[in-house]
Formats: sequence, structure tokens, C-alpha cells
Amino acid sequence: MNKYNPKEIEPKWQKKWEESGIYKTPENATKDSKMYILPQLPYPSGSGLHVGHAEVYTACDIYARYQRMVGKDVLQVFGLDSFGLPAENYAIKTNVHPAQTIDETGAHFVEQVKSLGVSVDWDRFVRSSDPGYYKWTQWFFLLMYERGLAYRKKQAVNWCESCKTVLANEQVVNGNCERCDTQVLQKEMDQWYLRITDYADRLDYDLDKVDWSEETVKRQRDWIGRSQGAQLSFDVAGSDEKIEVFTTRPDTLFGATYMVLAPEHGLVQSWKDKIENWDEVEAYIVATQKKSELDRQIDQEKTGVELKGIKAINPANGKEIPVWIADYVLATYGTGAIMAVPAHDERDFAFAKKFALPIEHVVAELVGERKDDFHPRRSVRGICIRDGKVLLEFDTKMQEYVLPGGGIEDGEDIKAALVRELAEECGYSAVVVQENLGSIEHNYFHHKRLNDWRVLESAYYIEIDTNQVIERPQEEVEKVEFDWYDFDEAIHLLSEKSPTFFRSKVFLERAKTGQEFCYVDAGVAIHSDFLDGLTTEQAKEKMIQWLEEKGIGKRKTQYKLRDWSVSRQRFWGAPIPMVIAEDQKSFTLPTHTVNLHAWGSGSQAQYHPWIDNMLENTGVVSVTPELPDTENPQFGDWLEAAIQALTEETSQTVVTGRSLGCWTALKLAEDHEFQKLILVAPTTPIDAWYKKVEDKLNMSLAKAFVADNVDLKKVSKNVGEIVVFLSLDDPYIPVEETKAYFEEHFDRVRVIVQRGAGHFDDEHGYATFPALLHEIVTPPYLNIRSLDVDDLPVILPNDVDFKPTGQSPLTYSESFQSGVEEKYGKGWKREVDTLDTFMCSSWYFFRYLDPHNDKAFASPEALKTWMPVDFYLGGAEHVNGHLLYSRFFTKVLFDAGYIDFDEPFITNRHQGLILGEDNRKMSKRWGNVINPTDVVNEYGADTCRTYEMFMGPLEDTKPWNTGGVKGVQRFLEKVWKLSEKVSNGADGSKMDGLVHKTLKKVGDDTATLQFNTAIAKMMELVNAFGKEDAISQQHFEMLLKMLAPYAPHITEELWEQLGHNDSITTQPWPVYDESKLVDDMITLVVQVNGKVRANMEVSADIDEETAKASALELPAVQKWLEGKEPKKVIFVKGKLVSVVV
RNA sequence: GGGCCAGUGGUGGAAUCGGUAUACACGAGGGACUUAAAAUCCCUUGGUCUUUGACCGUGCGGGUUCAAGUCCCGCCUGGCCCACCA
Repeated sequence: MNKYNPKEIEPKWQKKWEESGIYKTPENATKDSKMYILPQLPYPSGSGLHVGHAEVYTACDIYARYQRMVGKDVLQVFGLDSFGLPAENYAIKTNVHPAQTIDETGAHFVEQVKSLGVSVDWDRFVRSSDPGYYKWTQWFFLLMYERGLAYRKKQAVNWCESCKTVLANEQVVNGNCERCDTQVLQKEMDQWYLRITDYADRLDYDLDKVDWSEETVKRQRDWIGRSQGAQLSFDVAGSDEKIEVFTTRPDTLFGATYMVLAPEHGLVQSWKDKIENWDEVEAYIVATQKKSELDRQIDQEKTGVELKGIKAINPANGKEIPVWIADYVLATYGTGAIMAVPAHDERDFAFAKKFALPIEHVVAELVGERKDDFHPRRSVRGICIRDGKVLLEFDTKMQEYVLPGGGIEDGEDIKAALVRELAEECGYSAVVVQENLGSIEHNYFHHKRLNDWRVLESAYYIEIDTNQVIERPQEEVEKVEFDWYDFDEAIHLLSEKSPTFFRSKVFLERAKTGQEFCYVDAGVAIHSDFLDGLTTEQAKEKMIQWLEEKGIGKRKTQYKLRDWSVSRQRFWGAPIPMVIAEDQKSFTLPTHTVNLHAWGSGSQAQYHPWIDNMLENTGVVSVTPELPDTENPQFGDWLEAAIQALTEETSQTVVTGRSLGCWTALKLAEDHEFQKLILVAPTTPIDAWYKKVEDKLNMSLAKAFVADNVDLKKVSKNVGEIVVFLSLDDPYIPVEETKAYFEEHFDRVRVIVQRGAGHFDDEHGYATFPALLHEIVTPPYLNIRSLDVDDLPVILPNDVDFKPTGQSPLTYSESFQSGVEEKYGKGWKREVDTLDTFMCSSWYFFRYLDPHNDKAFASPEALKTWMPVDFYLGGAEHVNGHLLYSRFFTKVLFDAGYIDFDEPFITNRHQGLILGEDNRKMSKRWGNVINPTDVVNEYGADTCRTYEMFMGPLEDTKPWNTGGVKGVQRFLEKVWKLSEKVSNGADGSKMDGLVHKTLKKVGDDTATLQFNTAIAKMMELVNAFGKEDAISQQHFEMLLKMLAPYAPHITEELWEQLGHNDSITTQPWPVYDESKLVDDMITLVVQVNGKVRANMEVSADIDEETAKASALELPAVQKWLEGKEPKKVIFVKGKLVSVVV
């Protein structure tokens, strides 16, 4: 027999596979049989494939091959993320066009991947830089724009001077550019944004639906950063202005003793004339701008300047409080301003200390009350009973509490007074406060009735007698045992033994009547008027109610997540499919909105009261007129009522309509200029509508009302923009036809199709309708137009100078703008920025389903069959970028009715980092880089694949070891040599057990991605076979089949040598025989006092009595018994006998 | 500063429910084959000692248990992530 020569057999089989097309995606896959396996989209860098890539593709391939063998219809795919900076930077250096660079590096990359022997359907290969692909990237942008999710805005952005481009927050690492490490500057620029923040709540909640690692879910949740609280406004003294703040602690409003604005806050500039110390303020603002993000992070010392001449009024107590600017308040979070509560916020406290601002305590933190999520052991810890009295143990971890005022500097007496005051204030008979400042910890204790106050410096117990408080050292304390985890039982036990112990809630009542001591761990409001005595949670609620009643503020959920900036001043990306005319007029926030209700509805029904309410404090006057005779509407009457609701000047007015009200709205626009027309589920005089409502409405009335009585051309001229909301399940409005009607008659129209909104009524949850509110307050851009889908793709031109100028290279392309003015009018130009490459990778998993489709990004049938992705393997570094964006795209498609699922990846895993042999990160700098293609050339792809999986758990970081590669090579050589011993007549009964056990283990482990242990088990089997003279063919074939996903070439070759002429990769996964897993004889371990002293070979079904008896007879056991009678003998079936002496 | 995860031989790593700690592989030592080397095969390989046995061993200190790498408490060390998010 020949030597094992991977160089010969691997190309042979790769060629055969390609020719026979056995890895083409099955045509007749169904929802149940399909298995979509997705390796992360790579960027084809010049340095080619690295071991981390190989790890991903191999792992996916093993999984794919396994799934195929267990009968799944597998879709395994590959593509390239071929837009992006490296190719462009290379172009700047060498003047080689990025397209050419990518062709070369991409082709090389693909060759390298193919040499690993992956079972990918190469017909579905895609590259994000091909026009056939980026046409749909552009289409996604238009979809976002149409739905009001893409907008253009001037904003300070992260700017890398070296790359001459804008960076997203996640591309900024420690204040530097993630690619070139240059310091990132802030620069004001017009940028395109995607409104991912509209989806923040769903991106958070829906994480419950996916099978991702806990860590990943948590990181994504943190990034989204949901927090609940209130938004409220502070009046500025002597002015109409208000300062809006967001807080998660509305309950501490009484303790807000000053306010802080971010230096960039808009109000600061507007107060220029009022601020007495403007020079100082301006100097601080300039200094802040110069400060990099990095400086701001490292230097946590608080700085700031008071705005002299400006005072705010605390709405809770009417006190005038100072207003400061400081860079610890971020312009980009919340409202860019805060109410500072120094007593209960670390940062505010540090600031107040530094600038000697007043500190007022409004929460007493007491030891105690059970929260549902608290760990009883931690809090109950330290309660003991001695002589029937309850003792409290003070432990460092009992609770963490910063003593208000940081009294440590002020001397003991003040602390004593403070704790006493706290006790006094809340009416408890005893109070315990833990102060934890720096490394010094004290417990302050005060007992009211006994007027006893003390400081405890370490773990002590306190005994409360009728007449005295006694400190007890630990030694004197008798501990009472109970199950720490059964809190209720513990409480019961304790209160039974001591009448002075009460469970927190009971206590709250009794404490006030003079009972012994309290045991509460919630904060309680003090010095807060109507909040006094309420716990923090209760006080939050009450304060929000109060704010809402008074019209000062409202409940608000705030997210850390920011809108996604997607434009790049770069060449090598997908052009943004928009045209811009800078000199067109634009709108600002509207002054008025007039809302027209539906047939049979009224101004107090559906979302109307909500809209009026929401707009109340925004500066937009919202009017919802009652339209006459709503059950029997007459067109003329409604029109007249609507006209009555208009102001004289209407060009800053937005008109909204719902259902029949929309037709009146359109009629209004015939003779009035409006900023925007928003039509919710509009009725239109089309056959499809008549037909759909025939049985539901009075048709003569409907036809008389909605007739061809509006001059749509005039409307088009008068209205800045028309936005139409439709729902797929609307019982009255036909979606397709209505959409077509508007798109045909109006130029500037956006149709937003929703799912599940019905007729946008209460029943479907549309009593509140954030998207509508959004549209009202977002002015139309007359200087921007979106392209038609038919005009896509906008092709990237070739006549481009790559040299960075800070302007997009496309600015200087003549061909790029040719024909644009002819088509859109004078002054219109194509947007010259390109899209962030993250947009390309946010939807690529859809394209693989139907990569050659030029009518849609993928066909509905393909989407239905194959999505969502069953298994996705990619780097952990993309958790807060790519993975989040992909989920966002998927949810938008879902809402628009393109797909019927809203999470793209069911199972997601991350491969671990592979280090160099020296345990350092692989890097040219260390000279420790392993090139997988070198490994393939020297040892073969099968060895490379199997070794990478054998190194350790897929998700762990692990170092490369060349010796280990050789070990795997030896293993495969042993398999090769085993084939010489294979004979048809060999008796395999002896090996049956081992073979079937291995089969079970390998099958289980492969299915759960524990490839390293699966390989180890196969090695054991091969070593055992090595000791045999002959191997039955059946056994050998089983081995080959289970090894096939890991080492497809060698197994294919040996399979052929056994005389088969089909491919091993299409064989079914061998089934193990349950009966062969159980041995007849087993080894029982015998322990004496927990130590292993003997073994015995016994029959597997030995009964307890026999086992115990024979164990005791063993000489080794006798020896340890030393003639004594065993106290206890324990038998664990199939495992051991344990003797206790 | 906050959060999460991990710590097992010389090395990478195994170890269902708590049930023989160190599977598998690397490395090392010894042997066989060979003129020699490579390759291959065989044996040994956690430590200590009074070595035909025993004791100690999964970062450290406690605890629960007949039995702990595994569960509980406290600490130490390392890694990753987040980092003024009101």
C-alpha cells in the first residue's frame, strides 16, 4: 500500500467534489430539513488567510458535514467583505485601483479557503463590492429612508485626521482610531444616520429569543444601555427658558442642589449676553474641545465653571440653584444636562466637594428590607441568637453605602449627629449605616429609645436588650443553624426564638411604635415633603406621577445606544443613492399640526389625545378638530371644519389624517401650503378600496366622500412631503394598490408599510404611535431626494483621485455626476459620500439565499425556506457592531413585511483567539505568525483542520503548537495504515463495545461543537485498533464515517480504496447500538473513609447487597477496617462502594 | 473604578448528577530497529518518602458531604469587556 500522501489525494478530491457538485445546496430543502451554517464574512486582506480564519471555516465545515450526514439539507456559503479602507489606503500609496487589489487578494483568499477542503456551495459566492451586490445595499438604504429611519444631520463626529474619515464610536479605541491609532478629533459635519435608536427596546428585549452566549447577550445589553427614569424641566429664573434633564432617580429631586450642562449644550451659547463670567466660560468650552476623549476618560478629576448670572429653579421646592458647565456631563447622552444630587450620586458628590456646593440628603439608607432579587445569605448573614436575643453581625459586605456628606473629614461628632438624625427622620428605633470611603470602613449605629450611638470598626455583634445595647465579640455568640437559602424559614426560626426580631415589613410598622430595631435595606426618602417615608422605588413612582400632573416632566426610557452614522468620506464603498441640492429651502420644526380623525371616530378616540398630549410641551400647537356628523360624514362639512382649524399662515403646518380624514387632508392641501402631509391608512378613490370595503361601509356615502375631487398636482406642489402609513393587516385599506396610487401621483412621497397595525387603531395597540409623532416633528428635507429603486445601482466610477483631501474622492469624479442634472433638475448632485462597510455586512446572510436575483435582495421563497441562520460563527469583536446592526436590519425588514421572523441568527458562537507558539498574539512584530496555507502545504489540509480543532475548546483562547500538529499527522497516518489490517472476515466482536462507545461520544460531541474531545476519543479507538491483528471492515467504515467531517480527504480516499464508488460525505451518520454501550463486567471502586483502597471486577448488574458484601470481604478493605464494624456502607450503581468506619 | 470569566502535570487540555483527578496530544527520559540519523514501534513520565507500600496533590484559607476540580463562604492571581451613560 502507498504511503499517506495528502499532497496527492487532497487536490484529487477537491477537484472531484467541485466537478460532481456534491456540495451544491439541495433544491428541495424545507423549513424542517434545512440547516443554514454561516461563517463570518471576512475581509480579504493582503496578508491572506490566517489561522483564526481557518478555525472558523473548519469548524463550520465540520458542523456542516456532520449535519449533512445526519440528514439535513445544508446551506454552507462563503463570500468576501470586499469594500473598505485597506484596499483604498493601498490605492493611495500605490495608485493601484482598489477593485484590482481586491480581485487579486480576494482570489488568493478564496484559493486558500478552498485548499482547506470546505464543503461550500461556491455558486453562491458573493463580494460586497460587486454592483450586483451593492445595488441591494443601496436598496436597504432607500428602505430605511422611506421609513423615516435614515436622516441627514450636522453633528460633531469622530474624525481621524490620518484616515481622513469619520469613525463610528465602536471604531474609536481609547480615543484613537482603531486602524491607524491616530488620535480622534471632534468635527462638525453633515452625516447620514440610521435611526437604530428607534429599535433600541426591541433589540434589548428580543435578546431573550436567541441562543447566544450569556456574555454576548450581556455585552449587547450594556451597549444598548436601557435605563428608566424621567425627563423633566427646570425653569431658568427670570426667563421663559427651561433646562431639560433626564434622571433615573426622580425620587431625589428634592436633593438637586445645582445643575450641570455639557459645555457643548446649545443653551450656553444663547446665554452669552447674560453670563457674567463669559470669558471664563468660553475658555472652559474651548479647553474641553481640545481635550480628547482619552483625556476625558483618564483624567477623572472634576472640572467645571459656574454660569454666573444664570439660576435654575428646582421645581420640587422652588429653590434657586446654580447652573454649571462641566465636561463630566456628556452632550450626547440624555439631554446633555443633569440635575445634580450630590448626596446620592458619586460624581455629583465629587464635584460638589470640589466646588463647595451644597449637599442635601434626601434618602436614608438603612439596613434592610428584602428585595426580590437579593441574596438572603448576604443580608441575613450575621443575625444570631444568644440567650433568646437577636444579634446583628456587621460585616463589610453587609451593605455598601456612602455616608452622605463624607463626614470622615468632619469629625466623629458630626457623624454621630448624622446617624441620629437619620434615625430621627424616619421614625425608626434603630439605624445602622455603613460608611465606606476609600479603604476605611465604619458602621454607625444609633438606637433611638436608648439614645445609644456608636462606631463599630470591624465585625461585631450587637445585642439589643430592653435597657442597653451591648457589643459582643464573635466568640461569645452562639450561632443558630438554618438553611440560609430558605429566607422565610430563617425568619420564622429567628422570630420564634426572639420576639425582638421582625421581618422587615412587619418591622416597618412596629418600629414606629417603639419596637426594638429595624432591619431594612431599602433607601427611604427624607427631607422630601410628599415623598417622606416612601422607599426609593415608591418615591420614584410618586415623583413621576407628580411631575406628570404638574406638566413638568414625564416618564422616560433612555438608551446609551446612539444613532448609527453610516456615511464615509471615502471612495471604496457603496455610493449613497441620494441626490442633494444644497440651495433648496428647508424646513424647521413645524409650528402647528392639524389632525383629522376617521369616519365614526372623534378627537378623543384612537391616538388623537395622545398626539395632542405628546406635542404639548414641544412648541408645536396640536389641534384635533371634531369633524361633524362622524357617523354620516359629508365631504363639504368635514372640509369646512378642517379649514376652521387652520391658522392663517400654514406653510409651517403639518396635517395628519387617519383613514377617511386623509381625503379631507388632501383636499385641504389643494389650496394651502403645508410643510408635510401625514396620511395614516388613507382612503383613496380606487377600485381596490371600494372592493375591500363593500360589505363593511355604506358605499354610497363612501363613494360620495372619497371621489376624484382633488387636484393631486396642486397638492403635490403645495406640500413639502407626503408620508403614508399602511398596515399589511388593515381590514379596510388595500396595501399594494394604495401604495401604487401615491407613488404614481406624488413625487415626494414615502410609503411606510407596517405589520400588525390593523387600521392604526387602539385595538392593535396604536393608541400611541411613536412613528407618527416622529414624522410630525421631523421636517422634510427639500434639499434631498432619494433615487428610485429602478435607478440602482449607483455605480462607483473609475475616474477618481484617491488622494485624501478630507472631501470624499467622489467629489472630483466627473462621470459620477453626469446625467444627474438632466434627470433631477439644475443644482442637483449625487451624494458623494459612501456607505459604511458595516451596512454591506448587515444583510449579506440574506444574499446567499438567492445571490443572482436582480429583482430583490432575495426571493420570498428562499427567505422562507432558509432563514433564520441556524449556526453563525464569528468573532466576539463584532458583538456591538455587526451583530447589532444585522439584528436591526432584520427587524426593519420584518416590520416592512418582507420576512416573518425578526431575529437573524438563532445560534451564535465566537471562535477563540489563536496565539503564537510563544503565547503572544500572532504578529509580524513577534515573528510568531503561523500561515495556515503553509501548514496545509507541509502536513495537508486534513491535519491542519483536525489539529486546529484538537487544540482546545472552540471558544477558548489557545496557543499554537507545532508538535501538536505532528501528533495529529501521526494520528492520520495511523488511520491510513489501519486500512492494511482491514478484512471482511475479521471478527470484530471484541472491539464492538469500544467502537459503539466512540461513535456515541463523537456524535454527541460533534453536535455540540466539542470537537477536541471527539478527536481525542477517535485517537483512543485508533490506538486500540493498532494493537489488533485484524479489523472488521464494518468497524473501519464506522471510523471513517465519524472522522469524515474532520478529515474529509483521507476518509474519502480510504472509502474509495475499500471499493465504494460513492462519496463518504454523502453517507448517513452511523448509528450506535445502545446495547453495545453497556459492558458485562465493570470495575467497581471500593473506598474506605473516602479513599480508594481497592477495585473489583463484577458483573454490571450486580445488586447492592452482593456488592457491599463482596467489597467488605476484600483483603484490602479488611486491612483498613482493622477489625471494626463499618458504620455505613454506600453503594452507587455502576460506580463504587464506599465504606465508612 | 465597575462587571464577567478563568486558575488542573514541564505544555495544550480531559473529567455527565459531587463518585478511581490528570483521558487525548505535545515535550522529556529509556529501549528496539539502523553503520548512523530521521521515521517508526515499545516502556516510563504529578510530587515526596523509609519505594513490593504509604502520604500529599486541581491558585490559597475555611465549610458542607461517606465522597469536592465540581457545591457554599472568604481571599489571591490572571484574562476579557465596559469605563464620568446622570
